[in-house]
Amino acid sequence: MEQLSFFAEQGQSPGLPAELLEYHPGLFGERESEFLLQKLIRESPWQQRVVKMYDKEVITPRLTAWYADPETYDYTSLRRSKPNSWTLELLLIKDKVEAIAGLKFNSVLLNYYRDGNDSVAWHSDNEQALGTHPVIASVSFGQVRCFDIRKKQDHRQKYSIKLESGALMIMKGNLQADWEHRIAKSLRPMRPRLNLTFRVVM
DNA sequence: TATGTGTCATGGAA
DNA sequence: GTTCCATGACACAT
Repeated sequence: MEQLSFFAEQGQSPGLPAELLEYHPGLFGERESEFLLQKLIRESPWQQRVVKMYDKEVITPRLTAWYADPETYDYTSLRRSKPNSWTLELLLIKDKVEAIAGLKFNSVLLNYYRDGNDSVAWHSDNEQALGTHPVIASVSFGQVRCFDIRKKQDHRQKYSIKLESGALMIMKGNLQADWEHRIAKSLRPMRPRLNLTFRVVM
């Protein structure tokens, strides 16, 4: 598969520590992925968050929706509004992801990248409520986008992973502590992409 | 963590 | 072979 050049042989990139990232393409089939993409886009309670950057207020270039178990989260530390209740589709996806990841998640953040102009800038998932070395499972539906990672201490250490529709990526180890990641904007025409990041929130 | 701007490297076109 | 310009990668300021 052409998009797997990064993980050409064993499903892992040369040079990228395997203990930071797992990539599982095809967890969901093409049809199923397309169906879930459309349904989730249509039925999720999307929000577009506003962040303060210095003296300006800027709207984030993507839409989000946040779901979690009702009791087990601390949403104030995640600076999010009260989470939504799990839907049937999300629970089915969660089950499948948990079977591969080998642990149970209690929340999911959906990110909706409407086109190539939607993005996330370099950051780490550093929230206190996630712990220092969280395992975060990321499911992609729709448009293939590049997931870039770079080492905080040395930006020359940099990798790019093409996330396919239906693929599962698991971030773990020191990835959040020592690395940053992003989804860059693209001038190429881009269809919608949906990203589901399953987390364990204390 | 968003965006605009300036600098520099690259590569194809002229 | 040389020049020009579009594109993209960064760094940095805000």
